[in-house]
Amino acid sequence: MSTAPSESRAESRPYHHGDLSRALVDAARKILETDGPAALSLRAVAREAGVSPAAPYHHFKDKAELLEAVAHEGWHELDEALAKARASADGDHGRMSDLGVAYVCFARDNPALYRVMYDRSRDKDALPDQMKEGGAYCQVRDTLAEHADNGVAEIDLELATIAAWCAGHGLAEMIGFKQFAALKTQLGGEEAFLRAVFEHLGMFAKFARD
Amino acid sequence: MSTAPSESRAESRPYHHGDLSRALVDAARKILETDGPAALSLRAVAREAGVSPAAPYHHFKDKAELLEAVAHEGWHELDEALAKARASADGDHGRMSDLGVAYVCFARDNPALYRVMYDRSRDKDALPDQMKEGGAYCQVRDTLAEHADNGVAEIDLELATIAAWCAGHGLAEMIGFKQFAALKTQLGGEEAFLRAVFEHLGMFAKFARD
DNA sequence: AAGATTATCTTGACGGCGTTCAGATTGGTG
DNA sequence: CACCAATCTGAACGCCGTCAAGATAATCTT
Repeated sequence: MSTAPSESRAESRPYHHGDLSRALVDAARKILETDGPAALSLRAVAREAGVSPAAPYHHFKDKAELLEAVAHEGWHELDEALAKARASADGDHGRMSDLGVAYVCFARDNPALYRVMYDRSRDKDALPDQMKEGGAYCQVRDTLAEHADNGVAEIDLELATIAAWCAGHGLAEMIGFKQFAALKTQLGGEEAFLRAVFEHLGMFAKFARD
Repeated sequence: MSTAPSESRAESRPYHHGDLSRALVDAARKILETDGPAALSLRAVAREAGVSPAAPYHHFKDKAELLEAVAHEGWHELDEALAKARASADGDHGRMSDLGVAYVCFARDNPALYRVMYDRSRDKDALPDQMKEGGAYCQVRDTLAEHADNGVAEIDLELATIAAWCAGHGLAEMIGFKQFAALKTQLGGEEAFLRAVFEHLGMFAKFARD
């Protein structure tokens, strides 16, 4: 009576609610953006989606599985951000540092989402599955390969990709630290700071090689 | 009566329990090692220490403050590990990679503790205070300075230290990932893998510089 | 030495959490 | 239309962080 169930809801609308899984993921992301990871309880997500606390259990085995879905979306969007950065690189054939900057900026702009993404990875002791297809990891490797066009050993490419990924992730987690504020302004902004750090990785690598 | 309060307990033994703050931190670390970060509840810590759930509140303002104390200890031990690695470097005057390996190995051997350490840092958006005195951060910077003995700009040293720290942290968080297992055995062990990744940072840095 | 003071710890309670289960409701199928 | 399976609700369990009130014990004052 009072509730009109014939709301034109996208396409599938499989049952009562109309794609509740989708709504739950959206609600989770909204809470993440608004109130941060600490406020992301399963009950709060259900509340935000307008269902009872037990409803999510018909779509996700537990809280971890919902977060997994959120993280999956995050990785997908990171892939897109990197692809865009690679396509519109301001250099000749896609500067490596543009990828790094895009990666860190994604983490800076979506801190809570990025945290969920990595927390899930750590709990599984594994990189996300996407990386084995055409995901972010492969994009980094391919860009590295483009630069070193005159033949690089497979293993060197793999190790360099891992190295780049570690540097990017490390910087992504620390970009917001207060201690770097002075250095950022001194270098003329956050992006300049990022590029500078990436470029100074070589100094460490050189000394690590003795 | 039944409880003998005159147990010779170290030195201070200020009140009823005898340095409960200390016992709480120890209990927290024991739980961390045994059952991981997910099991680290304030009530469990109190249980482990043999006191009521409310007792910790007379020594720590809340759970976060207890974790802060645990993290503080962790940073201190990391400092010591790095200092030891720096002192007993197998190279001429302290190889840079020995520091990196020591850092990552500390994280690998104390995964739960390392996670608490960094989670606390992220919540404060700041590196731990120790780093400003003679802590791990300064050790990395000093070692870098030793290698580049013929005068390096202050800012380059700072940026290289940050770069090294990011790489170390990134690798520390990923060292356990399953995807790297094959590569590790192929390179002859985990330590060789670590050194190889560190050395390949230069490849990324070179391309980042264009 | 005795009383007052202060720090420490316990008990009990509150609301929120993740999760489960029995039962109500509803969409799809024969 | 009757049935079935999928979906959702309501209530409950045990755990959590935290707080307030009271008991207990060490320290301080005199």
